[in-house]
Amino acid sequence: MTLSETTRRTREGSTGWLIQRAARRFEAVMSAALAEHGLTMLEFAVLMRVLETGGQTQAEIGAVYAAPAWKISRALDSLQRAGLAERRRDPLERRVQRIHATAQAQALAPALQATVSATNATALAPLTEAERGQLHALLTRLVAGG
Amino acid sequence: MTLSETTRRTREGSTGWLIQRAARRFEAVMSAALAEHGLTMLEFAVLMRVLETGGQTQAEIGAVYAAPAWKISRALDSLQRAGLAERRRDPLERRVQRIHATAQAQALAPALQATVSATNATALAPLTEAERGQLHALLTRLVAGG
DNA sequence: TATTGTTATACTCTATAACTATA
DNA sequence: TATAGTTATAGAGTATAACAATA
Repeated sequence: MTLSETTRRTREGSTGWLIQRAARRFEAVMSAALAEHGLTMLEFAVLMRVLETGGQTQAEIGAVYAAPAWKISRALDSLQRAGLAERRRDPLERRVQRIHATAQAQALAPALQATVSATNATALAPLTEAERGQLHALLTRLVAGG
Repeated sequence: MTLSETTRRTREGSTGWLIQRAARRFEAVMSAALAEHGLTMLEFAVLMRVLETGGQTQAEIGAVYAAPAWKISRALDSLQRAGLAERRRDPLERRVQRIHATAQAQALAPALQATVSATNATALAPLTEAERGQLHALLTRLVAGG
């Protein structure tokens, strides 16, 4: 076995575990950062989605994050309690609830985005700007393709 | 804001989530593959470690994977039941147990590694060989540096 | 009868700490 | 008293499915 082959085999056996370690670390710091705003990562993701595209149904939002319906329910309960989102029954199809962000959510958005951006920057700090771009591109292809 | 700036900011806001998605997907396929051999991911990792470096204490093994002592205990219970690892009391320091792989484990190792290698290859299939190397290098630096 | 969303239940994971044996 | 490892217990997180309302 050549050296490069050995390198390749070793790598194949551990890249997945590296992804996991990176993910766990990211989750820890991002959860902590968002907790200061009283949000979980899912709640933040849902809120951003709602700010960007209001009027979606809960099923539609859940599909984006591959989250089960009850998690979206719970996340929205929390966001609603915090005055950040509201559910409005669709008058034509009264089974669905269409979700909208409140003015309070729009006021909070910049601060949230700043927090997330700063946390992300910290988490990715070991890499140069060019490398961050590479990593993002590689992960995008990996996730999209699998 | 320039286009590249917009790209950068969007990216910063989502690379971490991409890592998480990739990690979750990897965990799902790898867990399923190892389950066919009756192993969890931690059990497999511990077993590989023990095959490579026998005679370590449980605390030492736990440190490698940032796993709490009781998880190593449980993993070793399972490996021992399967006849793959054994605990031997250190005669000079009878509090510690030094872990060794059995002959059965050594016989099983090639098949396990083949499974993991194949699963990894499948999981990373959307990327070219060169890209896989890049991803591995980037993640290594990311995990080591943070 | 099927679908949207909610609630309840049971199950798995994890963390914490109590515990045993040894030093 | 401190350490290596184990076991027990409680809490969080998750999945499953029962449920209500609407179609």
